[in-house]
Amino acid sequence: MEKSGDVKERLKECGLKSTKHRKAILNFLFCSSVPISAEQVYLQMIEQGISIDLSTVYRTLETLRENGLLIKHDRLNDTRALYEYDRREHKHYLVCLGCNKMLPIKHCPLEEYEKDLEKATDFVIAGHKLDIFGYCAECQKKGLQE
Amino acid sequence: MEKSGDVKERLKECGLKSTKHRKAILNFLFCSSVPISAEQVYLQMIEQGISIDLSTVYRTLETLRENGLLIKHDRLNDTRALYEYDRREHKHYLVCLGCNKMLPIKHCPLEEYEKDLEKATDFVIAGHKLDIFGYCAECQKKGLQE
DNA sequence: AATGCAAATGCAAGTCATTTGCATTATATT
DNA sequence: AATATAATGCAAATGACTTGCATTTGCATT
Repeated sequence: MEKSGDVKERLKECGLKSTKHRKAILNFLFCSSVPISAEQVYLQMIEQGISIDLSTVYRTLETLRENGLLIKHDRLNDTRALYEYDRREHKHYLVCLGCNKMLPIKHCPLEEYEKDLEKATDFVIAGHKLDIFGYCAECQKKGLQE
Repeated sequence: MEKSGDVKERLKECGLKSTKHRKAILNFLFCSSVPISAEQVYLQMIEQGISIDLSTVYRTLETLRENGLLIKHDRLNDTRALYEYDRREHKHYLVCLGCNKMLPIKHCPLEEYEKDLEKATDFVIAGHKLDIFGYCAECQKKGLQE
């Protein structure tokens, strides 16, 4: 696992001041394998005994995103955005319709397709977003899959 | 093009009262080949000389969606949702990053992939959503593709 | 270690798309 | 036409997020 020293280093590389809030938030997201909401980040900070305002959480997440340290997911069926440490990998997500949890998938079945599509349309293609919906094992147990 | 009589019929099939607002909104969306925002629907009604409240537009769109007559798209990079007449076709979208316009694409490159994925994970897969981002011809002209 | 200044933070108030409570009106059935 | 039920308008509420501004903090410099 990345040491908090590395988190500090990444902040410095971006010309960002290395504050306890930023270090704690970036480190928390680094350690999570799934995307997290602003409120969950906020609650985690409180849990860790770090006093912080929710607006600071939002500002910090946005700053980190602007600097390419995080990916922001604007979700469907859920009005809240989720944030994830950017490991610089192209990936897609399995999204649970029961609890909105997102599970990254590394394989991308669309690389060729995208090129074909660009040839067939007048769009300049910049990228794509694929979410696959379903119900995770937990929500299946809870009977939420109707 | 579908006659307004058919729109009325579709409302009746759903057990919905066939009001002038619903007929006008459903008909407008039926005639559009691209998804439309609530506000655009509202403005169009005013344009047509139909007096309606914005909240009624939202309620109507939601009712029509609940009854399977419309598809709602919760967009990314834009906080507004877009609505589209549901022609019961599985499709994907080319989404313009300049003006947020959505262009439907009928071909789906993912049918096989989805089955494979279900075998490989503990998710029950219900469907997927693929958006392909880029810049439409118009926005390319405007130089918005940076 | 003390200083100074830009950047970061807390707090309260503001946005913006969308939703809701309730009184009124329209639709479809009797 | 009368009635029951659903739809609508209006105003206020919601919820996620953003912003203005006064205060505090990180950190380069003295």
